[in-house]
Amino acid sequence: MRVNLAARAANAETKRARTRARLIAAAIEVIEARGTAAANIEDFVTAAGVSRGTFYNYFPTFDHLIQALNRQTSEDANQILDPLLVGIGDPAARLATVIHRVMSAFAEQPVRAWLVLQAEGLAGPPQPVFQARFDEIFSSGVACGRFRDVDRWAARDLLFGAMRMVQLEILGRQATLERLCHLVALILTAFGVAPAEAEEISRMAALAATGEGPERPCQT
Amino acid sequence: MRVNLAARAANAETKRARTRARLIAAAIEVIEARGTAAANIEDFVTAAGVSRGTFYNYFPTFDHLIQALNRQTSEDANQILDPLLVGIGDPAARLATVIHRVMSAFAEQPVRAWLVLQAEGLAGPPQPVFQARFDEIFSSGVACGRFRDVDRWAARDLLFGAMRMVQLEILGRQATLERLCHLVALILTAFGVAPAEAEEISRMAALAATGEGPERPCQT
Amino acid sequence: MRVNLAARAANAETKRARTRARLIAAAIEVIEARGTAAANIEDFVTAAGVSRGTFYNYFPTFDHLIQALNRQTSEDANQILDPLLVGIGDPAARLATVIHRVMSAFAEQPVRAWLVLQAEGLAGPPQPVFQARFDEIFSSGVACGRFRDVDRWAARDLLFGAMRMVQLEILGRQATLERLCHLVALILTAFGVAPAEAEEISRMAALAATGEGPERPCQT
Amino acid sequence: MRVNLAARAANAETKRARTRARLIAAAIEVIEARGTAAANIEDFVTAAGVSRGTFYNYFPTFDHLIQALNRQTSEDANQILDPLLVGIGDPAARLATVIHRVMSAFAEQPVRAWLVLQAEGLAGPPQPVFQARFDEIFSSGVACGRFRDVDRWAARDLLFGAMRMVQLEILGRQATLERLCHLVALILTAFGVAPAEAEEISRMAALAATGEGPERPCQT
DNA sequence: AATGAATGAGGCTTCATTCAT
DNA sequence: GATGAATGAAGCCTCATTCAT
Repeated sequence: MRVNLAARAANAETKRARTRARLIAAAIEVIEARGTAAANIEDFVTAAGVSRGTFYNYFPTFDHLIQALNRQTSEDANQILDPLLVGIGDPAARLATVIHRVMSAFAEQPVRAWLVLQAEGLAGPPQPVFQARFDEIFSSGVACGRFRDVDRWAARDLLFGAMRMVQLEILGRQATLERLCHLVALILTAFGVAPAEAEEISRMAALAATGEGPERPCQT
Repeated sequence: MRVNLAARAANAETKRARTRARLIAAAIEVIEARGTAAANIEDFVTAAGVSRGTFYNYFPTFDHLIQALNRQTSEDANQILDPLLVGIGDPAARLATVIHRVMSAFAEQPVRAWLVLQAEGLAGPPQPVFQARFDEIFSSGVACGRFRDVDRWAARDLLFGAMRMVQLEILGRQATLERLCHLVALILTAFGVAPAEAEEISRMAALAATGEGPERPCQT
Repeated sequence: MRVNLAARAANAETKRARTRARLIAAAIEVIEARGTAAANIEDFVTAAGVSRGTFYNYFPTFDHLIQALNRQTSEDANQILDPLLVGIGDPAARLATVIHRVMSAFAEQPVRAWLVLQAEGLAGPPQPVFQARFDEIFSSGVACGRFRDVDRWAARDLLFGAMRMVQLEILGRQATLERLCHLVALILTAFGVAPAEAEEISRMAALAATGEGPERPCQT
Repeated sequence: MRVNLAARAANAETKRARTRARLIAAAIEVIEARGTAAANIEDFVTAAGVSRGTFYNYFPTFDHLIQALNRQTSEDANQILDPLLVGIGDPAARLATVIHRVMSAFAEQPVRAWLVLQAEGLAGPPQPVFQARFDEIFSSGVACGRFRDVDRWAARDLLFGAMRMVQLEILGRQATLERLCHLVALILTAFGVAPAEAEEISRMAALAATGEGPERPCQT
């Protein structure tokens, strides 16, 4: 009986965590699928398959969900970057590949701008997990002389700002791969890569990231 | 009697323009004084001293006011650029000055960053005024060999994306002048200016734009 | 505990149905008591004793309530037809009785005429219940040679058009039983009944439907 | 000078009448073109090319316009019937031709149902000018033994009700000439014409009314 | 007479949150 | 813990009517 109690408690804990995760995942899905205008509790709980009341067992207010969303989306975005870098040594190529890959598969970003605005009046600051990720690529690039040792925040603004513009253009059906290649090359140039080489790397990375080139290393 | 008709029409038009301006000014005041949470029609019309119905004589929906606000603040910001650029011939310096001035205007009035993001979901480009100005400066830079002849769309994405990121950081109170200087230098570098010179130009432009340096030309 | 779940669900459903019925009943009462000018959500929820928000838990828009009202009153009127038709075999007499009864129901509650016209602009046929009943009576009449085998659409237009005119006249307080008797006779004539017999049948049906004649069968 | 004053007064009077007529015509046009949902003063005065304030110089309230509309639409509808009857002797053919003609060109009726509802709470009764028109055809038909001497109100309800149903079906794209022919035949049958002949007359009238048959008399 | 800016009552709808079961 | 009906404050928008010019 003792054991049962402990097991039951653990079980309950697991279930709680799962429901909570379901709510967060549902919120992200709803916003990405139908835009921030659909960001309301009704749609979230429907998508999560729980009742309205249950929501408040996990998040005392709507704003608490926003904060959790903030954390979750940052972590999710970070996760998908790992496999891409396997087998790519040149930091410039690593960065270009990541950008192209993110651009071609990562439509999640609009949520984040909205989250920033929502979280504006809230307590905790948005969590920049991307900073660490790109710092790492930068650092290795700087270490081997591939990149100039520029300010990390400025670099991040340049990169994510450009990415955001492309996302908006994707939504407006105005984005082309050609344009994206030029843009990535511009970024690499800003970081110290010679213009011609930057264009070349960007083109190769585009092929690799969209799965059409032979350069892509084996992945699971 | 004939004259009266024309005079009356002109009078009415003047009155219309004044009321419209009052509404826009009131909206900006309210948002800046009490935050974006107070951005509702009720508070705007109260601040403007007109009735609720009057609002709809000037803006068919709330979003139309947002667009008007966006246009107004863009134009206001654009107005102050001209005197600033007097005496600056180098396109790189001109561009840097423009970016710094616009960004510091946003930093002074965070509501503008909010407006840009609000207008994002609406039709039309977010800041057509700046886009035209940028195109002009960039073209002259290319013509005199100051900038590389890169794809215009990519160039715009790089610039406006970076500016948007700074706007978001302004909302999050994370923007600093130091960081902005580095960012502008990165952009200039991407466009073909040598890194060291880009940093120097950016710094001078920051001083000029924020009114602290001796380089600033005479203003009224 | 398991049982509780089912019981609770049933309980909730019962409660939902009751509140919905309360809202519909309240709407009818309000309109009949204070006229169509009082047909607004505020007055309905007040009369129903629920909050404004509750209304929208049951009807997504005002028009949905109108449709529900329309259906409800149609079904109510339809309900009382069955006992009235007991013992009437002649399809011509059955049809005449139905028309007279429905019309007198509208005369008793003018709001129903208003509802039909409100629902006119909405999707779906105005009175599907009656249409089905008419089709059934008409078909049996054709089968036994009582009615000519005319185009069903034309027959429906003739009948429902005439009924609608009477509804409009009810609104204008110009409808009389005399006139209605003639109209029903005209319809029967169009369907193949001899004029003199049609008048006779219509008169008998009017008596039966308005409860003044000895022909009316026993009711609970 | 005396004469001038009188002429000027007459002139003003004429102008007044013209403006008033313009407002009424504009109201009808707007409602017919965009439905009763667009029935508001703003749209009326815009269509009439006058100012809001002018409206109130001619109609003290909105309801006064409704009454004027009621009168005007009745008269207009009556006007267009005259030329159609020239050269047609048989009352049954006259009636059938009128119905077919009205059905194929007369989309004005929806306004009238709305007018009845609007005028519901007003003083004056709606003016049935159609009554006289159809009484005339009926009377001649009855006089020559073509029609049975049925109640005029019932006849009118049958006719205009059926017409209204067809109009609704026209709006719903469900109306066909075939169906309309059957319907007109039903009406004639109700009025005493033998079924087979009624069908024949209806078919001929349809051809005449839609301008495709040789039976149509010369018209301007 | 004509104008059109201003009015404000009146209506519809949303949605985060509460609470009895 | 879960449920979902109920809540009501808050917001947007319409439009007949008034009135100073």
